[in-house]
Amino acid sequence: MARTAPALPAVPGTAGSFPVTVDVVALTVRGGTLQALVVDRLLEPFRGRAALPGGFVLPGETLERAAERELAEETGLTAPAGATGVGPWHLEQLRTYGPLDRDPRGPVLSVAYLLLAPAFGLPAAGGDAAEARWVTVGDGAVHLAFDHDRILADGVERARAKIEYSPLAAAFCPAEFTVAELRGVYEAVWGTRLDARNFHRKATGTPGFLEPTGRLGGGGPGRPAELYRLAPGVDPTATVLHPPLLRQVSPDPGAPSA
Amino acid sequence: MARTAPALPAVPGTAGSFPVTVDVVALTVRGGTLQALVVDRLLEPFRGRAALPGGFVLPGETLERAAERELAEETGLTAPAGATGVGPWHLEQLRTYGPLDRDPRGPVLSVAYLLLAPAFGLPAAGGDAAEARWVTVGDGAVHLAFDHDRILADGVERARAKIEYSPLAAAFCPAEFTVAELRGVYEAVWGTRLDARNFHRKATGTPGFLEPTGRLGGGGPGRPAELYRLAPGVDPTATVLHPPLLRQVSPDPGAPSA
DNA sequence: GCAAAAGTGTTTTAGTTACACCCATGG
DNA sequence: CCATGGGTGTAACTAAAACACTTTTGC
Repeated sequence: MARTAPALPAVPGTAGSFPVTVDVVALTVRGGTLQALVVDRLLEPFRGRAALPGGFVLPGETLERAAERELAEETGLTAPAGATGVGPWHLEQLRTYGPLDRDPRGPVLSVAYLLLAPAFGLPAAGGDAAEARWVTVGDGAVHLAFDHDRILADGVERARAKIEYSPLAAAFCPAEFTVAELRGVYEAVWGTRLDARNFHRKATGTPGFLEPTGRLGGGGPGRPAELYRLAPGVDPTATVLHPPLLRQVSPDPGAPSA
Repeated sequence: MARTAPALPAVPGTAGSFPVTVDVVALTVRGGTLQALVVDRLLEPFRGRAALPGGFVLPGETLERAAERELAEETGLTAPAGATGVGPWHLEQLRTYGPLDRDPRGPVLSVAYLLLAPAFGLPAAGGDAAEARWVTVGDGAVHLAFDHDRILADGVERARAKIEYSPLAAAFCPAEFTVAELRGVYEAVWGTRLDARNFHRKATGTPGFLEPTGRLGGGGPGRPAELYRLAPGVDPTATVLHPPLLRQVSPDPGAPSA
């Protein structure tokens, strides 16, 4: 709803006050590629253009709460029931942009958030946005409103860096997943190909990362894979993988690149 | 000047607008320890308490510009003449805090910045602050106003992480420095002891990090050390050290800890 | 000469890469 | 029984940690 709000330009009321928005870089992995959630704007400015979901922060709410609210309003995405911050839904602050030269209406501050989530069912449009949809990252086809191209690039770069030394790649997976699924996340986010056998050893051998459930999954061809979940009590922000899962550049010319 | 500004509490004017401040975590290395710059507040709230330098963002200025202005006003610290962002002065955005439950006057957003700088001459007080001074990080003696303890901790953690894979440790050194000075920075920031010989090899052998000046420095005892500068054209934010200078924990019981 | 710090060489150890090989399932 | 993917073993390679040793200064 919020994108209707302030009558810009200029500083409303007191000096030192600014309109503040939140924008969300929501990433997921679908079909082997990294995808970002965008909405089509129904209002000026940039009416009809794609943009990151977001909107003005309301009085009395935290920034994180505002990010979740705008995401839910504009795309229908909500945190899964048991999400205690550990599982398949990770929201963290990215950085703050503005207030100058980013909104034609005047100085606006935007606090960007980064969401890593599994490929949920297709989101529903609502609020100030029509047709929320996933777009593939890095194919050059997206040109977003405001400075959202840059915010998206920053979010993607953050995700690429973070899965290297934190267990956050699991945030792209459902609660229980196979090692191959997890490897697919790394390959999609980094745009590289990883050796399945070495990856398996590294991922399962890293303390504080994966915990076997004992059950098997996968109905495809080949031997069924064991199901894992994130190790219990893992704070994905604080835990550090030792040694890190380094990006290994393989001589695969067909691998998708950034 | 700015900390006088808005008549809080409540939302001034339009919904979606908030008073916005910048706060600066300014770190340096002096006497073998990591130190942070704090000021004593002259005004309520938290009058007389130590706090990070900072204040309200003014209309028409960028966040970074506001951070530099408040730093100069309250502490006298300014970027050195030739600082193109490469050398001994690195300012980057840390994260944004608020707007709830952090200022007794009401909801205020604070965008924190992190400054890494060499041990400049002692700063001069001014503006809304009396007696700017350096305090040692991690000795538990500092209890700052607002949520500045947490902001300081976040800044220190960012600095510790960043010098591992970026050339930013050089931001703590003068334009030309010895390998031992650089090692002293790592030891102070990480609170560990590093093997001087292995560190020398790693630092000088890392491509895109150090460049020898050909001249010698240091008048102390022992063999004079070669002077180095940062490799030319280095963007400290973008450059990645490969391999990273990992924190090596040595069994030195006398090493200072965080 | 002696202490102290700079800088180099070498051994040991650990982690990564590449790949051979076996396992378990569907068709 | 064959294709397909899951998972283990292992040798070659590479980087890091530990430390002996030489260099160059001040006193």
